[in-house]
Amino acid sequence: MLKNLVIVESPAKAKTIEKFLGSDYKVMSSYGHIRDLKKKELSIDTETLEPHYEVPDEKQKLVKELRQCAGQASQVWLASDEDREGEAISWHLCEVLGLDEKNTNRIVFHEITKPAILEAIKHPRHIDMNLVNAQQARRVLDRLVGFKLSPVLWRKVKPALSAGRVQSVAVRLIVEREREIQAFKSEPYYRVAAVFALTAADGSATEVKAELDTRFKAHSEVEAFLESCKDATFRVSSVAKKPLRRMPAPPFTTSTLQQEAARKLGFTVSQTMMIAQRLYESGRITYMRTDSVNLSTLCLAASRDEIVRLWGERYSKTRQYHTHAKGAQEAHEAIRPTYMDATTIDGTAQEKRLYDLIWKRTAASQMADAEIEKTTVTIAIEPAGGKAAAGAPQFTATGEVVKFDGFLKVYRESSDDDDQGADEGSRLLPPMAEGQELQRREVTATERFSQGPVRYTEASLVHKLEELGIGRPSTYAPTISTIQQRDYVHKGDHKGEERQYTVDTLKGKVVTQKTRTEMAGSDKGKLLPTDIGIVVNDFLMKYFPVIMDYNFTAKVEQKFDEIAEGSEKWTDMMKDFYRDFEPVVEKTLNTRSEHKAGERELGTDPATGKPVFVKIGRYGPVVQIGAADDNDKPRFAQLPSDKGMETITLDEALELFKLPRELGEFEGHKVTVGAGRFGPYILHNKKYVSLPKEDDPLTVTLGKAVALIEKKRLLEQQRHIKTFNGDNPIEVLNGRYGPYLTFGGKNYRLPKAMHARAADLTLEECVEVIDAAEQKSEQKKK
DNA sequence: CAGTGAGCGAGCTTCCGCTTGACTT
Repeated sequence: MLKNLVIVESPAKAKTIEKFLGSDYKVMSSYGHIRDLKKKELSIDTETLEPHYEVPDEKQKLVKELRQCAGQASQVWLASDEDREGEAISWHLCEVLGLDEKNTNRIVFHEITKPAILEAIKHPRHIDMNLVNAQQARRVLDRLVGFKLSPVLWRKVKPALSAGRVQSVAVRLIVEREREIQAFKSEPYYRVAAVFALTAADGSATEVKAELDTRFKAHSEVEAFLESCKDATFRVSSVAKKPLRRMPAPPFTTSTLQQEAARKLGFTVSQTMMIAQRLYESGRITYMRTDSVNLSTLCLAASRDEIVRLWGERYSKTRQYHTHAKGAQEAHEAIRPTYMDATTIDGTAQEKRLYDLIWKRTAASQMADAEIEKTTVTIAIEPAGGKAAAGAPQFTATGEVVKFDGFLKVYRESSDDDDQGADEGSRLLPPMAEGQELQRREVTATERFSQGPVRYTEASLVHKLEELGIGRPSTYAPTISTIQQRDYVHKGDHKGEERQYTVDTLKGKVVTQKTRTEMAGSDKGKLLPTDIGIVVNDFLMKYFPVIMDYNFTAKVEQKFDEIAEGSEKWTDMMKDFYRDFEPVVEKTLNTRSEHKAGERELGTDPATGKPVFVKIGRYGPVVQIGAADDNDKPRFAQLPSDKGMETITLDEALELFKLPRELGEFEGHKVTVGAGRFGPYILHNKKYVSLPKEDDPLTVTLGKAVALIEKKRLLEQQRHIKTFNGDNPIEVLNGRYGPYLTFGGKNYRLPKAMHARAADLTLEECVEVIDAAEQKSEQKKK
């Protein structure tokens, strides 16, 4: 007879708890929610706003098992998380399993330790229906927004698009950032740096770098300043030492882990989560989806022991952190190693690196402040035969000395823009005294340009969403991939532009000027909005500004809190919302407009006099000449990936219609030039030949095309070096990178040594190469 | 890395949050 059944959300958690509780308890997992709104329908009564739940197919088997065990148990303990979603999971379990109020207990614990769980069992309570209702409100609201808005987009923009409370705002952030960048006008300015020489106490010569505290706007100011430096005297006017304390960052939450793993290890958001999941399942770390920075007392003690053991008493400082994030639910702990005494672990290279990061961050959070001494030296410029005027520009040199490293011994948090100058401040200054004269070596004025806003990365977008209280730890990674899957946003490289800047240098008594070039504004792996993303965003902003408001989530969260406290009825909130929302949806669906969303007219086609415009077609952005109701059919051309709907010009659009172009005839078949998915090509007698980069498809001649066709034929002939016939023939072929083997639909590279005698290879040799390659890939799998 | 070059006009698409497998590229 089963005495006690405990149900938690995660199987890994179930396994741990079962160990603590002994043989009278069986612990099972619900694997998250067991019941939800129907997948394919709205599943909400639009009159009463009541939801219709169902157990999805993939959960049926599990529910059956749970029901069986619950039926046999004399006591059932519902131990899902203490937040809104957790309470709802418990309630759904009650409903679906038909649990009896009398012998069902709701319990919660904040850390997975034996005493905490035993304590929780001593204080069972009932299901908190207010909290459950707050979850139902959240669920129903999200479904209404998602399932009402998406069909509007199918009709007005393009099929299979989607909109939602979280994803649409995520896209908005990216679209608006891109527009800010477009609108930003970079202003030049001049930064002045100098090198001074001085003699140290021991007689050796050293140098000091210093920067001018004034930045010049005009080049004429630079010229005047450098001129004034020629005969000036440079004198130390003050030396100030200031102690600084630096505190460690709090332990990891999902969002901070994603950011640091991106910055320090180069992981994508979803990579981080997958690796963390494996570490969690193998018992290495605590739960990886959390917004809490709290550490258990167990971890505090273990960290302390470990830090004292490794670095001594002085490095330890026990700290408790508190979560301020908006909407944080604190059902879990921070992400930390399960056992702090495990400084390294077994596993893949990626698992080791992520674990190491988590270990160091956790340890650092329990370590002493770093103590730093910052020295600032100001250097006055005294004109020949005079004194420095008050308020005149002066040079400053800064140096830092770490007096006590504290937590810096293990961990330093990265920031998004520290690719340059990270070590700038950490250099040491030679001793200098007030009034000391320094020898000027070189003064350099470099032209710089003011920096515009920065594009989001996956991780910095997550950070922003968290700041706005939008989305939850379990949805950050899925949201990032949804907006990319829908083609609203893509991770890509933005080509920068070449830019010239001047460098003026004063050396001795001579000023020289040089012009240099650099690439400006290039960006790698950042999130860029697509045309579809921009059009959908503008459309939603126009018709549904309430949903797109950055504060929408915060406002509804406030309502959810009121429901959780019992001061507002959840169905009332839903009715209020739907009463305002539904008519807008209807109105938007029924407004017939002349133009499609995002349509933009570029001008008239000089050849036909018909209008030329861009719009979102069924398969993405297209240029169209002539309207559909015209006598002639309109002509279409897909927008190439390097052109945007907002920026393409009439001339660029007309270019697209110049292909395919007929060149003439060859061997009785037409020769045409077209543009395909992989660039321009020549088509002749159903055979395609790629056009090399140096040939322009708009000007290429028939002669050149024929030459390319013949070259391709020759290559084709030479491609087959040798064939070993059989049931599965092995072929030796000539490829772009030398000879290779093909067998059973797969290709195998030949060792370099065999290249020269590719034509003389025996069947045995080929089989050997294939077997060796197969074995290698087998090993890799393991 | 080993060669590529589409487009019917029916019926489908879609949300956010909990949580892991069991399926193939």
